[in-house]
Amino acid sequence: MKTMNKKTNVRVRFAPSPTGFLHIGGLRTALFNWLFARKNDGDFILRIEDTDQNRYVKGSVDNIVEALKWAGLDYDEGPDKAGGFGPYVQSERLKIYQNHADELIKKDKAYYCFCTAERLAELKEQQAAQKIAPRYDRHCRDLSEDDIAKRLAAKEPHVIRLKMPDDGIVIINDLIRGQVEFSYRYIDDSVIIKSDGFPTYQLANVVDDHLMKISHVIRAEEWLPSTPKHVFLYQSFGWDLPEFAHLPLIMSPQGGKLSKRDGAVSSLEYRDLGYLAEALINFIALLGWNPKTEQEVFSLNELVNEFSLDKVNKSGAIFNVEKLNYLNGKYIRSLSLDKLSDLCLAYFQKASWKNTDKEYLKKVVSLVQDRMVTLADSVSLTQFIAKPIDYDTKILIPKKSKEPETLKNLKTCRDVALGVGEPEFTSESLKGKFLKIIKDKKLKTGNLLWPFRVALSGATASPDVFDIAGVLGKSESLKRIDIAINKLENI
RNA sequence: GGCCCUAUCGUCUAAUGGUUAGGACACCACGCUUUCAAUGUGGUAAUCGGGGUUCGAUCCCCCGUGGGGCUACCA
Repeated sequence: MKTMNKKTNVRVRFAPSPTGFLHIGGLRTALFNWLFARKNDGDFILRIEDTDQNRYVKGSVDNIVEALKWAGLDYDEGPDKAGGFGPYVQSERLKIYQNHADELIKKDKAYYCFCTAERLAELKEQQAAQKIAPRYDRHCRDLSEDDIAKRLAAKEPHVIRLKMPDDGIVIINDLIRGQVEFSYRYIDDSVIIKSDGFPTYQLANVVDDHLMKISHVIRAEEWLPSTPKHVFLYQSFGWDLPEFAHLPLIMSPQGGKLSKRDGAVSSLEYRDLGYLAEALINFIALLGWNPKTEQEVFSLNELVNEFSLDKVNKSGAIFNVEKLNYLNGKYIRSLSLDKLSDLCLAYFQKASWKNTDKEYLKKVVSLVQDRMVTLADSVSLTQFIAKPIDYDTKILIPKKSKEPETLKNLKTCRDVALGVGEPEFTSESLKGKFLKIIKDKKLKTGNLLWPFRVALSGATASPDVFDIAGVLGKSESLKRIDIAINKLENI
């Protein structure tokens, strides 16, 4: 695979760390990067930032890859897709970071620090007591070369820290926020190489973005405060800066960054709950971005066509599941019965339905397509089909009717049902027969159909009663009518 | 505490130096209807506060306030 499709120099990346599942916030960041890449005929790269040994969670990478695949966000280069700038997993690039850290030391932009964890903790405590900003006191910033050489030779544990300027300002031109100014004097001498030899995010991210020729760094707003460090690194290496775009955060309904405490925030969990990738993508795209038109429903392709960073908002957006529910229902209603039934099959199997024959499931699903919010609803809304639900006898009687009339009407229902042959026991023909009886006998529609519905569904709210009867079939329908009659007679 | 970002209906958002401040979700009402949905129509609901600039600020500036992020040998 050479660079056959490459038409521009736009290269963006999604760089998650494998510390768990891909959450909604990460998916949104990935989406915006992907949209930007596709819109501009650029490359979208997946890079795994596993520089923290302690937080590594096994299976994370698989989860991330699977979630991106489900969402339809394909990447051009990544851990499992070579592209000439690999490897795409940071733990496989350790030597690169170490060399770059050495270069910074030679250039006097970084220094060895031998401070112990204990001293650092103590320092932090003192600073907290004095109510001053917690930061490194630069204790090792000016050690003599002899001293350093000696301690290094003695294999004394150490880290490498950034030698940040004492003063001056950095101006960041953010594509979403405009100019943002920071004073160097407030910025800490961050660790860039840990004592275990691994780099921190600050170093690895910048080095890789440069080496992988990333043109636009599109990431969440939480990274804005550390951008001055990144700028300092680019400048120290003598590299050109990429463009920066800091996305607004997605927040929980309680306020604050969306977190695990807010229920399902794993992207794949939404899939399992029965949300369609198209709906989820559509929804999160609208969280922080909008096309400046009144269009609300977008396919992935339409999003690509409409997307641009200058239409991205600056303020955070609350993740409100109600609108997602609305969109998901809308997408479900737009699906063909055939396709929808295929998608629902797994849910019926999981619920151990006896009959999962495709044609049968299509009939069952058709009953509830208009009321489904998630795919899982196909099962929960049709429980009563699989097995009769016990109900309070009283609900058989319509509000404007009495017990004797209801009993009489149920018997009428039975007679009508009995008179329909097995093969023509369909929603359509039943409807014709029932409406005719109602007309002939001058019955009140509701008073006949209400108990019929309750008898078949066990509930006062249900899909169309004739559709239910059609799915249930003649014998099961009659069985349920008899149960209802029996209940009323023994009230 | 320090640094930074941010501010239009409950929520997601549109718009403008002069507008009846628009749309969507949610909510309410009505229509359709055998119920519930779906669907259609209508409705309730917002420019955080105080100063400026201006003939006029929701819009521009400043100060507050609210919300959020960062402040690790986490990313």
